[in-house]
Amino acid sequence: MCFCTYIEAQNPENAVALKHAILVSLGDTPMSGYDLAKHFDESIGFFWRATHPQIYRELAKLREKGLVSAEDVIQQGRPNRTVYSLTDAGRQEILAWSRQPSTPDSVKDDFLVRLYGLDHVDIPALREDLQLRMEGHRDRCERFSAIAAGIRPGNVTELGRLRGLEIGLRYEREWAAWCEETLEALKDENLASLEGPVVKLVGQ
Amino acid sequence: MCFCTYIEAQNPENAVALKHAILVSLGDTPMSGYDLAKHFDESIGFFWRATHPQIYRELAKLREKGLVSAEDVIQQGRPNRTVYSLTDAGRQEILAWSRQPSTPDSVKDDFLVRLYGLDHVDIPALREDLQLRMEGHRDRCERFSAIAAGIRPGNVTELGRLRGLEIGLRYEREWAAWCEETLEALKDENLASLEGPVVKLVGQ
DNA sequence: GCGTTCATGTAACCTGTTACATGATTCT
DNA sequence: AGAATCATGTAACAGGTTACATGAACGC
Repeated sequence: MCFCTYIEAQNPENAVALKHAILVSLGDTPMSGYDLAKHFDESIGFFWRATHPQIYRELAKLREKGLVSAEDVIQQGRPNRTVYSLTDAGRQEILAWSRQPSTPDSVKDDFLVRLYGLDHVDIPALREDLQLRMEGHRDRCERFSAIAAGIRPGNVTELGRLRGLEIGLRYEREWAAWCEETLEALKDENLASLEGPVVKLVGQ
Repeated sequence: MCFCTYIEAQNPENAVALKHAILVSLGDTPMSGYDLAKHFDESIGFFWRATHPQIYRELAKLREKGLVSAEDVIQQGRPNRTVYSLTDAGRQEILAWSRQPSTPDSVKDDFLVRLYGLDHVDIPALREDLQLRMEGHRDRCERFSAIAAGIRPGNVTELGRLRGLEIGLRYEREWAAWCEETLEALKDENLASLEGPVVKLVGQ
């Protein structure tokens, strides 16, 4: 069973998208490392996830290269913040990067690996996991629907984000439906009609 | 615009799925490193991609831990092969892993980062890229459809792989449709009705 | 008083990618 | 003769995760 998938032609300069995800985020508004980390948990994180040590490390590099500038903001009461802004060189870098072909998403799904090896795994445990996954997809599906329903894009940025939301919604919707179908397919009574090393019913 | 997404609760022991993807693959049939690398380009690669240096490195570790055993096969004419087989300890390891909750797919999409920063990027270049992407999704969609149409699962393994194929198909179908819609939305005449720093038409 | 949030980072480690290396065989 | 494929790896580096560290302020 061959699923022959992606042709990957990766260019080292264009594959490094964390850099660009940060630059693009700073294009909205200047932010501190902490703000960026939150931002990566909330909005842009649907497209590219990153943790805070990664972000601090990358910001230091971007600063050295002059793609972002840093300014210390003294605050009374709370600790000072270092706020990073996109420079003109940074804007040029985004533009140059956007002209390179994008690299297709490299799939890594734990759950699907289990499914691939279905007759070596614990099927009841898999069903529980599948149930949780389905609930997660349904939640996000509803959340995305609700947000998308309220948006009429007024400018280019909003249009881009709405399209992003739209693919997120489609993705979650299909996954939720697939989880439901798969839960049905993995019911004991449906597995009983198959031969296989894990499911062996006596007197059947 | 907050898309609040995944809660990631990663357990270091369960997150390492390359190991398990290899074990599961060897559960089908013993294979050499080279065979595995091809296998990761073809079938299981839809769920988990890996390159050959990764595979050789991982095989060495699995061998040390006794989860796989290795046998040298002397061939006349061509170079010898080292064929790896799943051991009982390896089978136990798969089972234990399958009882841990799976970790959700961590999204990394270059293209969507560009879309997120739409008013900072080169839109004509993005459209070209989108066109290529659409064609890729359509190709895979047709290929998956054709394969799936011919399968009536006779055992547990085949059922698992068919369900995997099914989510792959849904994924490609939605992406292809979304690309088409997005190409339409990004046409100059549709962008002209929006305000925004990139699209500025005189006399409009 | 205690936990949480704000805020910034470092260190160690693991994972993944790219390039290099070798040498035989089979196909054109 | 030259290119592609079989087959196995290594080395260097880049990217990503986890745990550790610090300290102030705010709410309960």
